[in-house]
Amino acid sequence: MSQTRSTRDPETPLQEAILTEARRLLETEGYAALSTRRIASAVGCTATSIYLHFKSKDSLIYALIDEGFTELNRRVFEVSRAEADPISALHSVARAYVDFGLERPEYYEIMFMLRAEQMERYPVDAYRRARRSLEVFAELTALPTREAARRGVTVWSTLHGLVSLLVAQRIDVRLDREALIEDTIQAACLGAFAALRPEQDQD
Amino acid sequence: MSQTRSTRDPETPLQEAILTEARRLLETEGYAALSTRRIASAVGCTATSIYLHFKSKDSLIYALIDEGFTELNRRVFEVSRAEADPISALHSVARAYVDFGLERPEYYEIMFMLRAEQMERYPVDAYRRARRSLEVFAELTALPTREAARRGVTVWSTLHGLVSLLVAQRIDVRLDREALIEDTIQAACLGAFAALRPEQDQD
DNA sequence: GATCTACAGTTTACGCTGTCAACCTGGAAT
DNA sequence: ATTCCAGGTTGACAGCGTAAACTGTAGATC
Repeated sequence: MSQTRSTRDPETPLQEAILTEARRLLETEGYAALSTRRIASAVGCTATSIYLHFKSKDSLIYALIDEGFTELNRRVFEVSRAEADPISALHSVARAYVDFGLERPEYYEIMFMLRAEQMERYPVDAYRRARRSLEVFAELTALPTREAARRGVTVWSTLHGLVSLLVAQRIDVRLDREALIEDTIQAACLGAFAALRPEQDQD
Repeated sequence: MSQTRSTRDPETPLQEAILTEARRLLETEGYAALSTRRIASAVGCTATSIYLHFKSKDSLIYALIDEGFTELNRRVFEVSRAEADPISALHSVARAYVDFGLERPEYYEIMFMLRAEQMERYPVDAYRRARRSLEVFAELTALPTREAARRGVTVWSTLHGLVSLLVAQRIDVRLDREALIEDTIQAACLGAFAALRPEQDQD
């Protein structure tokens, strides 16, 4: 189906216009402002016409999520290729991840902060492919595969925690923001290579 | 005003009933299912009657958020008092935090995962008071005040990242969940006491 | 005892939301 | 020339938060 489209699909002019306006609304007014009627009135069609091009409002949002992942992946792979040793590579990748989240909070929100009820129809393996860059965290730990996967998620958790708390404005504004970010990235990198369990890795 | 109430306020029977039903709906069907009309029909009044007891739907949710913080605080302070040395205390507190999030995901969602537009009328200092237990992370680091505050947030970020990704079902189900949780808590504790910056702490 | 007042609830309504069913319309294929 | 159909429209449904106006009733005041 063309509903959960990648950005490469052929597009009718109206479909393109709907997507463009949805993107604009997301970026300027946020996810909460995204409504089929607002999009429709901006592009000059009726709300129901959107359903000729997208299966549902959700699948329209999935298209935006795909776009977000395309950019996140681009940023992450760019810096991960540029660095030779794994420690500074992880640091750069972490920085790229955090910067993406803070520079594009509305994309970050729909990609990582929406609850699962709304996400359930997003095909699981498409999602896995889309977020390919998150596996870089695991790859850089230089651990055996299974532990690496877990350790990658631990690193990701730290960065996601930071970004999502900042995006949701849950962090005391009196803190030095840049210092907090740098500290947290350091902690994430530290955790990536440390021995977390006493010798034996029961796995 | 009694809108952003604490659980100790005197309550009319209807107010009590509204709150009870809201709690029930939140716990059984989640935040998305919370609607004034559903609450009203369950307690046998009209939707507009709710506004005689709560300033808005948001302030009703704030009452539930308060309840969530009351429980989180209780759990955290309980275990933080029980442990003598700071390292195992931090570990226990981290565990308590994660357990709370996973056992009460719907509370966790409204407390920490809602975007700020909906939260803006929540009084800032009431919120600070409510989440008092989060400062335990900072206190246990045994760092000078300002660095401690940042470090506390870093620890919190790691735990929040883990919980929110689990709650939002963003983590590959093939991973060993319990091992992931233990690893991440270990990493958070490690980061709490580590020297993250080369000697000088520019602050 | 009659009247005024305050409260607690209701009815009605407004403007939103996503989405479905039915209808229309212009152009290509038969 | 007729049929078919993709791509649009209109109208509707069921839901949402909430504001305004109304109603009934209990208590205090004259």
